[in-house]
Amino acid sequence: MERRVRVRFAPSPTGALHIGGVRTALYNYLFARQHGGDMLLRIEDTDSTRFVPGAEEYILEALEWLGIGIDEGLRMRNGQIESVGSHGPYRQSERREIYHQYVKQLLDSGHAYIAFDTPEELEAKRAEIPNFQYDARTRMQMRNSLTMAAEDVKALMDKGEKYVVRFKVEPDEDVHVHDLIRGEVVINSNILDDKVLYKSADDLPTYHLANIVDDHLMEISHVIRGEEWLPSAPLHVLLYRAFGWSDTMPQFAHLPLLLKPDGNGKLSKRDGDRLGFPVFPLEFHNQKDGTVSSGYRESGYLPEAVINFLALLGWHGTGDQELYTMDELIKEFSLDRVSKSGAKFDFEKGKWFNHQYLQLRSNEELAEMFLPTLKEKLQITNDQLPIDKAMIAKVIGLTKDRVNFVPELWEQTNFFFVAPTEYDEKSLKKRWKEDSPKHMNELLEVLETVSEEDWHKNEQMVNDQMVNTLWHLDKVVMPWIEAHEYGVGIVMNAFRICLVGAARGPHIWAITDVLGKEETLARVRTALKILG
RNA sequence: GGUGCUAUCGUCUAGUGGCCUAGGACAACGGCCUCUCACGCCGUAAACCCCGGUUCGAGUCCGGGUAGCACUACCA
Repeated sequence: MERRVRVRFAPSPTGALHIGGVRTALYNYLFARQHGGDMLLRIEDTDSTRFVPGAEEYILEALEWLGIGIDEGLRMRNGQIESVGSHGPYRQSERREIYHQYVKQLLDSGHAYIAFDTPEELEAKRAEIPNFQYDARTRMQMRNSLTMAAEDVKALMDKGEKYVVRFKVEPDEDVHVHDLIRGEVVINSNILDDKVLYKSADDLPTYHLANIVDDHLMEISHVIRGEEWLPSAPLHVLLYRAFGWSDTMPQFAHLPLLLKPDGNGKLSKRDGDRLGFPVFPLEFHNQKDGTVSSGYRESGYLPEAVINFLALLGWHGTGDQELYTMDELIKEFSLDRVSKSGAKFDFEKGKWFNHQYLQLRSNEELAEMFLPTLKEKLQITNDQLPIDKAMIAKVIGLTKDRVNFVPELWEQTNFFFVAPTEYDEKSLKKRWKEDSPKHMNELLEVLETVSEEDWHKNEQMVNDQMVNTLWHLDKVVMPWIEAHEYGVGIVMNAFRICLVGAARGPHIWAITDVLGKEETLARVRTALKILG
C-alpha cells in the first residue's frame, strides 16, 4: 500500500524560530515536494506557560520569506494568517475535545492511568531516591489509580484535585524504531518512564500524546524532526501500538543537530549575540522578556542564500555541486544522503553563499534593497533622493562583486554620494608623494581640456572572452603621464585619493564617469587645498 | 549516573572493501591580474579518534576502548 506522502513541521510558539528549526522545516518541505506530497504546519502550543505572543506570526512569516510553502495547516499570506485543509484545527490548544477522547481510550484500555502525585511530592521523591523514575518498578508506591480504590480516585477527581494521566509502559521489552537515517534503533522499555500524557491543571495533553494523535489524524506518513527526539521515539512507537495504529505509523527520520561554531553543544539562541551572527531568520522582538534578536533578513541575507546554506548543513548531493536553487534541491534531496553527525554552524560559509546569490541579483533590484541603508546614511527622511535610481544601480554594478551583504554596499560606494572630507592616513603615506600636488595641478589642466561629452566616452573591447573598457580619458591622460615620465601608479593613486579619500575602489575612469567632470575637478581642487 | 546517537582537513563534507599517494567547498597562506582595494583565476598547507579482528587488501565491515553530543520534566 503506497501512502500519500504527508509531512509536517510542528513548532512551538515559545519564541523566534531557531535556525535549526528552519532547517527541519526545509527538509520536510523538500521531501514533500519531491514526492508530490503535502507539507503541513501545525502549532504545538500545549505548554500554556511558555507561550510567547507573536511567535506564531513570526514562524509563519519566516517560512513565507524563505519560500518554504505550506500546503495544509497554518500559513502566512500577505501578512495574514490563514488556515487551510480539512484536518484542522491546526493549533493544538484548539483541539482539547479531540484529545479528551483519546486520553479516555487509553484509560479504558488500561494503557494509561491517573496519578495524583503533586510536583512537590515528585521532587521530594527524586531527592530521596537517586535516579528515581516513575515506571513499572515504582508506580505501585505512588498515589495513582493503580494503587488507590476506584471510589477514592473518583472522589478526588470530583473534588477537583489536580491530576495527570500517565502512560503505562510495560517493562522488559526491546522496542524497535526504524529510522530512515540511522537504521534500526533498539531501546529497552525499562529505561522509559511512565510519561505524563495529559495534565488536568490546564486541560491539555503533553507533546507526546498530542503529537501522536495529531500525526495519526492528519495522516502523516513521515516524521522528519531533530535528533533530540530520538530518545523518545520508542515511547511514540509504544503509543501508536497502544492506540492500535501500528499499521499506519509514520516512518521516522531524525536529523542531526546544528552545533555551536566554537566549543561544544548544540547551537543555542544565545550564541547569535555572543558570536555576532544571527541564529534566527527574522529579527524578533520578544514581547515577553523584551529582548531583541537579530535576523538573517535584517542582516542583509537573501532568502535563497539562507536556504542553500542550510540545505548543505547536514545534507550533500552526489557530486561537488554546492550552489542549488530550491527547485534543484527538491529534485536532488534525499534522506539517505543526510549526515548522521551534527554539523557545526559555519557562519563564514554562510557569507560566501550570500555573496554568490548577491551577484545573481540585478543592479536595479539591489539598488531598491540598498535604499533604506542609503537613506539612513545620507540622513534623508523623506523620499527625495538627490541621486537618481539609475545612478545608484550603476554604482552598485561597479561595486557589488566586493560585498557579501547589501548594507556593506555603503562602505564601497559612499564616496560616490559624499565627497571625501578627510583622507585615509595609510593611503596618504604610501601614495601621496612630494610631487603629488604638482601632478594634480597639471592633471587639472589636462582634464579641463576634455569636453563634457568626451568625458563619459568609452568603448567596449572584446578579446579572449574578456571585456575591456577603453575610456576616452585614458587616451588623454596616459600620453601626458608618459610624456613627463611621471609613472602611472603614482599619478593615478594620488588622483584616486582626491576622489575617493583612500587608495581603494573601482576603476578610476568608472569613478570619474559617475562623478562627472565638474565634481571630479572640484574634488581634486579640494584635496589640493587640504593636502597642499 | 543511566540510555541512545555519532566519529574523515580548523569548518561543511565526498567516500558504501581495491578507482584513495583520501576528492570538493569555506576560511588561511602564496602567486597572477592591476593605478588602488576588492572580485576573479592559479597554487600551497591541512584529515581517515585509538587498539584489536575479518580479508590477498579497510577510511570503508566487526568488536572493544575513547571522545563528543542528545535525552533522562505535569517543556517541546
